[in-house]
Amino acid sequence: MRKVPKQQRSRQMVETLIDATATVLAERGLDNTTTNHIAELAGVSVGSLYQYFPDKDSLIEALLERMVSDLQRAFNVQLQQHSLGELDLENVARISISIGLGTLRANPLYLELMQNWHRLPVMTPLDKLEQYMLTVARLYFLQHFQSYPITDLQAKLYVLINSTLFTLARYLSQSNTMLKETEIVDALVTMIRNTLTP
Amino acid sequence: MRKVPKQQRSRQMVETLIDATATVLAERGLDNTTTNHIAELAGVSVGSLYQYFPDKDSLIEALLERMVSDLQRAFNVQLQQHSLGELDLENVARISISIGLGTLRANPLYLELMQNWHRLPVMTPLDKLEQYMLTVARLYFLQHFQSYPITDLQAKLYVLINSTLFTLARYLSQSNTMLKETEIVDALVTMIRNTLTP
Amino acid sequence: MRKVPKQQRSRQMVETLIDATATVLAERGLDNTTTNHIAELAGVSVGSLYQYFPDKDSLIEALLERMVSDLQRAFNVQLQQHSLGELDLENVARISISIGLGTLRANPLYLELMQNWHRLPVMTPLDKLEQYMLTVARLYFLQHFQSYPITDLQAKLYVLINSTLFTLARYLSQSNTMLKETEIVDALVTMIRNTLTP
Amino acid sequence: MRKVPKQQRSRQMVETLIDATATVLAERGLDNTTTNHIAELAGVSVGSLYQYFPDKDSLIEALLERMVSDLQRAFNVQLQQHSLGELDLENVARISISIGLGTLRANPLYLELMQNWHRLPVMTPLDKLEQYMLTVARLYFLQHFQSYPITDLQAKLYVLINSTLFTLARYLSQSNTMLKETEIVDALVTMIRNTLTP
DNA sequence: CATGAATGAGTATTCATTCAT
DNA sequence: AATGAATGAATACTCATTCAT
Repeated sequence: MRKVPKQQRSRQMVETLIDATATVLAERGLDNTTTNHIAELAGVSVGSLYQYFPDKDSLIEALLERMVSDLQRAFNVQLQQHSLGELDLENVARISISIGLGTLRANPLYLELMQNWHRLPVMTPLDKLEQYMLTVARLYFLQHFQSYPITDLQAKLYVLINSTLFTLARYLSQSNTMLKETEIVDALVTMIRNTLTP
Repeated sequence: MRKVPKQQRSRQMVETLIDATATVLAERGLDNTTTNHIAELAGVSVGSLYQYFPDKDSLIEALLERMVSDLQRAFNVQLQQHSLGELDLENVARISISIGLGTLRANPLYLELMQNWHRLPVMTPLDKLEQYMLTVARLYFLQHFQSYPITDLQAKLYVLINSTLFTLARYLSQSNTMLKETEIVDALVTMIRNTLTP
Repeated sequence: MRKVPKQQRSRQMVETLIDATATVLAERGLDNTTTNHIAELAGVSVGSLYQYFPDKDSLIEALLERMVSDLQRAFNVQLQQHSLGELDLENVARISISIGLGTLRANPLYLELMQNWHRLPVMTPLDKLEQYMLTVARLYFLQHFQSYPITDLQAKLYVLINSTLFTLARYLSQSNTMLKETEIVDALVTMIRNTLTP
Repeated sequence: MRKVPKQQRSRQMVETLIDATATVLAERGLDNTTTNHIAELAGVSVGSLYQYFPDKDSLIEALLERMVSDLQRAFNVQLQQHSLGELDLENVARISISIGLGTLRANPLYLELMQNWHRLPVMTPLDKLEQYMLTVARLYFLQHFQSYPITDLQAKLYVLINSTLFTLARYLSQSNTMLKETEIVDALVTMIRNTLTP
């Protein structure tokens, strides 16, 4: 019965450690997240932590990967619920923003990560998210506007995705804004719609 | 006739220290910027540094203020050269982006600051920049489109300014992009123009 | 008219500086008393301070000397009011303790100094106080008990003076004592009376 | 069979660190006692020091606890050797003072601590010592004078213990006294005896 | 594999004193 | 004489990583 026990235990350990990283990061912020805290919360020794992850950065990298997967899953679920194909651009934008905003707000962790993107060990996760959204968007555009200039689209999506994410992140971290959320969302929706409308 | 010598020396010292802060920050990054390094580069003792600035944060704050002033000056110069009033929205956007891009590229420091905005001691500088641009923009809109919905404008400008700045910052910190600069700029210009066009 | 101006100004400055030292010491405690604070409060430059006092310690020394003079004056006044000669030992003790307690309580400064006696630049002030009290006491004993063994007296007074002062100082710096002040005072009075009674 | 090794090593380390603290404190004084010096003398890294003690104060607190234990042990041994019950008040006082004096003189450290009592992180050790002596004294009085007013006793003992300790501390830190030790001791003994004798 | 004790470079800030002006 | 700008050594505490057990 000792078939995949090591593999499984290993996988299990990795997950536990990433969970712990997420929790510590959300609770204490990137600056106060130490490998010792993570190991402690995970219920293992630091030594073990370093058996599964070569260094602190790789731990965070793993967390990022998982976060991106989660987000993708969330988008997929939501968009299919709304049967993407039948929505117009404005509604797609609105729903996407809603998902993003909801996710960022629900997980303080994600906000913390967004705010620290440039200090993160790797960009790839964010890149992946962009790639994913690019794919989704391309699909959508293929369905709705057969002949959309593709390079143009790539650049626009790059700009819009980053714009939306960072603006939301900044907005959420400002406590004292005079702008209401609906105003921000409306402005973002308008921005996305008007930028992409051929 | 030893007039203003102290005032001058004081001003001089303050400037020297801010310069040093800028250099150290650009060379070593916010995380590795220490007061000792700054003092050393400035050619003074740490003690002196603390005679002019109560703490590290205030040093960075001063630098931020200066950065905002610089940007404002750059904008003013450029926009007057082009006689703002006679430009259409697209060209205003293009010129603004050009200024921003140029400034960020010329001063690695500014990029570093943009990337660390959320860890900076004060938000006010970025807020100030927003305020300034809002004022300029309002003026422009007053001239060109008499009856522009003002709240709408405020939200849109908030979104656009943050979008543009952060997107540029992110773009500049990515070494391996497949997107060319002109594509990004074009996308940004389109975004701004289409979002603001009534 | 420029007769003694320098002498006077000098004296004046010295007094001002000692005053400032006293105030700063009382307000911030010995540990947080800096020469710069003293100079600032005195309204002069640090440089001037160092023209009148070679170092920080000598400033405190001067303050101590003055404190001892003050205490001596207070004792003299009080004891003469009560016409020392007619009091019995118990009342002398009670009055002395009352004076000491009152002085310590009225001047947080004195308490601070008592607590830090061993870190003070010189012992001499406390020694002087002892000498003074010894003289007074000897006088009293000469009047009341013609043939009191003198060496004995010296040692006893040394012990009693230190005992009383330090015990009061410790008592005053303890916030959470279960002993009432009258109990302490009574115990001290008993101690002094019983120790000295031939 | 690697039993208790960690426990032992841990205990060992704690002891070593307290020893080092004692030595550094005795040699350099409280003001110049730094965690780095302590760690260096203990032959470990500062990091290790902070693994066993949360901060500098707790290190000193531990040392105080140990000092109090030592003193209590010394008292117990001595008093039992002399079969406390059979001694009269004078001899109890004399022996107690002898123990205190011997301990203070043998450990320059204790003198340093006595002199700095008010700057110590905790009063509790000194309080504990008082409590202990109070207990011993009460026991003694119960045996010898059945009906001694207890509150009275508490105040008197508070006064006498502090008086004796501080007077001894002061005497020991004065190099240039004209009083011989026997004179001081005799005076203290008289003071204690006469104060407590019903 | 797991442990967790040990490492030690690194950092913001203070303050008595000096000395050029 | 007066100024006050400049000095710089000194100090408590953290944390990613290692490695002997």
